[in-house]
Amino acid sequence: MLFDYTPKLKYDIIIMDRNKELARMFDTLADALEFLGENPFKIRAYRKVARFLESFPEDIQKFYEEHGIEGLKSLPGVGEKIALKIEEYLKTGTFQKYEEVKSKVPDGILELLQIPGIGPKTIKKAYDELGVRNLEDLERVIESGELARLRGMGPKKVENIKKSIELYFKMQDRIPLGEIYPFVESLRKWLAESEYVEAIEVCGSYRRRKETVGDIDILCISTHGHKVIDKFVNHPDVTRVLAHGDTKGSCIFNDRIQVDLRVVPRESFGAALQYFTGSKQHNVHLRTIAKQMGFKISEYGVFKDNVKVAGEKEEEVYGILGLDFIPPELREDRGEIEAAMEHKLPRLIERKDIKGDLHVHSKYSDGTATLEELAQKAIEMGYEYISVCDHSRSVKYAGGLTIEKLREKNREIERINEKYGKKILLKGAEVDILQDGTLDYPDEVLKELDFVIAAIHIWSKYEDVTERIIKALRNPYVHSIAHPTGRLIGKREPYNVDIEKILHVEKEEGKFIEINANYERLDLNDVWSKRAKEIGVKLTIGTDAHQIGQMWMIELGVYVARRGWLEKDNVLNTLNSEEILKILKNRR
DNA sequence: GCCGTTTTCGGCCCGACTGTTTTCAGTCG
Repeated sequence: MLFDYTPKLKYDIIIMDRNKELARMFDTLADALEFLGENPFKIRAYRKVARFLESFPEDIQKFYEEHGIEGLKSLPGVGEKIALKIEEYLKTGTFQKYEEVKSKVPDGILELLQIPGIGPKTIKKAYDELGVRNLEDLERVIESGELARLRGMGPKKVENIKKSIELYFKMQDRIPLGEIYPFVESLRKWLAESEYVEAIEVCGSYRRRKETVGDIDILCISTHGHKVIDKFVNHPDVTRVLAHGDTKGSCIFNDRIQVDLRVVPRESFGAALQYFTGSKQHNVHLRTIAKQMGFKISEYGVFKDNVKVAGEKEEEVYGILGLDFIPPELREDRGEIEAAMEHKLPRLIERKDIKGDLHVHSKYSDGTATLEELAQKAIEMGYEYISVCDHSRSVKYAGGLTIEKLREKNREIERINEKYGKKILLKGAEVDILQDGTLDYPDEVLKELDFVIAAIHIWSKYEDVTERIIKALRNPYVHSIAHPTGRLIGKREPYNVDIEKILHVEKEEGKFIEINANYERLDLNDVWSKRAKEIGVKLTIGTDAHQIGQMWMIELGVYVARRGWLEKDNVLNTLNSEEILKILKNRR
């Protein structure tokens, strides 16, 4: 096994977020209409607004209260009809069209539509001709052979549908980027060993550094496509081959992750790279613009009057349309195309800009590394400093430090810094925000620290923690807030917290907010990070590493920052040791 | 259902692979 996989039970999550719930309703509406055979462009319009809502950082309810129905109509992809539907939802909790269409399609059918490999046409046929209304029915007609006898069906198709169903239950969730990273890098190397591969690049959401990936797209240059694809489908971890052609192969690895490999000639590599990196929304937008300008973009190049005018380099694809090169992390159709047109893209922060890790645990609390080991790791990684933020005294389960223990640790930090002749370790703490919003150490103790990051670790399910966090931010000794929403990707929803409100208090108090770079957290996420930048709040990036071996995840934090349009100046720990210490001191 | 530097109507990205076909439909990304 290249990575561990524990099957997860399907469960319904409580959706507190109106934007997400509304997005889900539009998606369901689109699914249902697809089944009913409605105009595909109308369906696309619903999906488009669903994608928009998912990444819209403002609460749609508040937006509506402030800007009214005209405001809604100004949003991309929202016209008269959809604006009315949103308004109706905000007032009543649902909208008529949704209820009406949903009532025409059995819930079991809606679930079947989620299974990749079985589309609306097939499901409709099975429904009309065999009365299939849910998964159970479908499995029954597969076994009885009835499905295979339908026109257009056959034994192979049915076999594939059967396998798709099996796989659907194994591949429920997207995989966190940080979890799949080592696997993808090893696969990339393994493929690159082939004498027929001239160049190779991983594309898709992986290249865009999205927080989770659904599948992996790999692109390579070769003049012997079938040889490369042959090698690929014969990888020892392949458990199912979905496609095996001359330019495209598609496999499931370890019954868990789909990997698609495409082979293109050198002269098309840039265009293919652009195309397979996506996102879908970005590409549709880009192609629409190209078309208006008289170009046609495909994965083979950019064409004008059937003459190829660009394609070998990705930069050319954007360049020929008059756009600046758009870094993959920005390609979500969140305004990057317009910005590239006006030459106003941000100059994104890079990994090398990071001068230190601001959130690392040591053996003093629940980490495994000694302070000496952390200091050495800092040097190995080229850092100027690491802020050692162990837990505070109330967090008993994580070995929270008593005041005496904290002071003992501070003395050891001083000894180590003296030995290295510089402040390589900062005296830090991840201080708990208690139930009443006060902090877990008194001010006179916090005063002795270089960097204080406050965090919530204990909360009750329906509690709104916003005021607790705001109270903590008002404390003059707090610098930043750790993992501000508390979400764990795919495992735990955020706690009930109003980040927009918190960001405004942050701005007022001149405080910072964390991008926690742990692969399960990535918290703040990209969308909120972008919002922080807009409001004018700087961010701190920390790995929350509990072992030395987790400190590489700072990369993941940088990816979130890049996806959030952040520049070097938006992140505190791009400053050198002297600058950062001065600022941390002055913020009190 | 949205949208406008061709447009308030008529477009809406484009191609590979598979399985069933004998010229194409379905699905995916």
